[in-house]
Amino acid sequence: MSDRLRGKDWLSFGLKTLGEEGFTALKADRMARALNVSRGSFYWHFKNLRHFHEALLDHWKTTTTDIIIDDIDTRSDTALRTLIGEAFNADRKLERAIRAWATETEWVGERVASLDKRRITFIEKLLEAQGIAQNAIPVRATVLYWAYLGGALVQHTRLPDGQLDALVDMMLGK
Amino acid sequence: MSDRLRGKDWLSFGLKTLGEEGFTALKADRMARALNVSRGSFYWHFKNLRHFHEALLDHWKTTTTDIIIDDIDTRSDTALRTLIGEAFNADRKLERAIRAWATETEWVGERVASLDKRRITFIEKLLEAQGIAQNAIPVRATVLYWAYLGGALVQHTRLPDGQLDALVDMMLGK
DNA sequence: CCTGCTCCATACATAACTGTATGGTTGTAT
DNA sequence: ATACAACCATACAGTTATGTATGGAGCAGG
Repeated sequence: MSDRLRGKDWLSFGLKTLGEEGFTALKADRMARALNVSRGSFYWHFKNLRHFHEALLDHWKTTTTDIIIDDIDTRSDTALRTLIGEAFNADRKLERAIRAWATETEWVGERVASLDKRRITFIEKLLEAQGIAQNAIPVRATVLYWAYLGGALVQHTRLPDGQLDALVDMMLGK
Repeated sequence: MSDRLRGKDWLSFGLKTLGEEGFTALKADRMARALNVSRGSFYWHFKNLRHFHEALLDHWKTTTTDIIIDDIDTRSDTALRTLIGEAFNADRKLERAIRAWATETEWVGERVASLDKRRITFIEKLLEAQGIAQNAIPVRATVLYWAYLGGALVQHTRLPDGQLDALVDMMLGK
C-alpha cells in the first residue's frame, strides 16, 4: 500500500475539510500539513488553488445531486416523500459549507445557482406527478426547496419525524 | 466637519462591507484602505479584529431584529402577513452574509443560533395569535423561518406577490 | 496658550499563505 | 536493469494580513 497521494485523494480530503472546517480551510498549505505531505504534492496534481476548487465543486456535484436525481423514479408514488425524508434528515453540513462558499465567492455562486435551478425543476416534476395543480407547483417546489436550504443552515433544529410527514401532506394539499 | 472617524463610522462601514463583499472582507487592512485612513485609526477604536467583529454583530442585531420584533404588535390580525411580506421582499444580502460567516466561524454561529431561537419563538407567538392549533405551531413556524432563510440564500429567485399570500394562507390553514 | 484627550500615520516584527523552480525518490513497464 | 513517469521535499520570492510601539496632529477646556 503506497501512502502517496493521487488527485482524487486530495479531492476526497478537500470535501471532508470543506464539511468540517468550511471553505476557508481549503488552502494548499493547511491541507498539506494535515495530510503530512508538502505542498509539492498539491502543486503536482493541481495547477493552482482555483483549479483544485473547481475540481472539488464538480466532485461534490456528481457525488451528491447527480446521483440522487438519477436514482429517483419521478413516477413513483413515494418519490417526493422519499426525497424530502432523505433531504431533511441527511447530514447537511456539506450543503451548508458550500452555500457559505457560494455567498463569498462569485464563480462558486454562479455554479451553485445553476444547480439550484436543476433541483427545483426536479421537485416540480415530482409535484406534477402527484397531480398538484399546475399553478401551485412552482411556489410549492420553491418553498419546499427553500425550507430545505434554511434547515441546512440551522442544523441544530430538526423536525420530529411525524412532523415531516405533516409538511409533505401540506405541500400535497392533503 | 471633521473627516476623522469614530467607532460607529467603522461599524457602519463594516456592515456595508459585510453585505457587499462578505465577511472575508472584514479586515482592518482592507477596510482602512477603502476608507483612506491607516490601520492606526482602526486599532485606536478597537482592541483587535475580534472586538470589532463582536461589536459589528451586536450592531447588526439591534439595527435589524430587535427593532422589528419590538415594532410588531403580536395581537394584530395582519402581523404575520406583514412580517412575512417584509421578510421575503427585503434585500437579504446582509442576512446571507451573516449566515455564511456563522457557518465558518464558531462563535458567530453560536450568537446567530440564539437569535434564530428568538425569531422562531416570535413567529410562534404570531401563529398562536391567529388561532392555529397548538400542535401544528412549532412545525409551521420552523418551516416558515427555514423558507425565509433558504430564500435569502437563493436571492435571484423571488416569489411573485400573489404567491406569497398563498404561502401564508397555507400556513394559516386557509 | 498650553495641557490633555482624541484621533491618526508610520514603521516594525510576525504569521499564514501562494506559486515556482529544482532536484530527489519511488513505482512500473519493457 | 533501466528508463520514464508519477510523486514529493525543499528553498525561494512575493503577497496580504495582524498587532504593537511611538510619535505626532487637531481640537477642547481651564
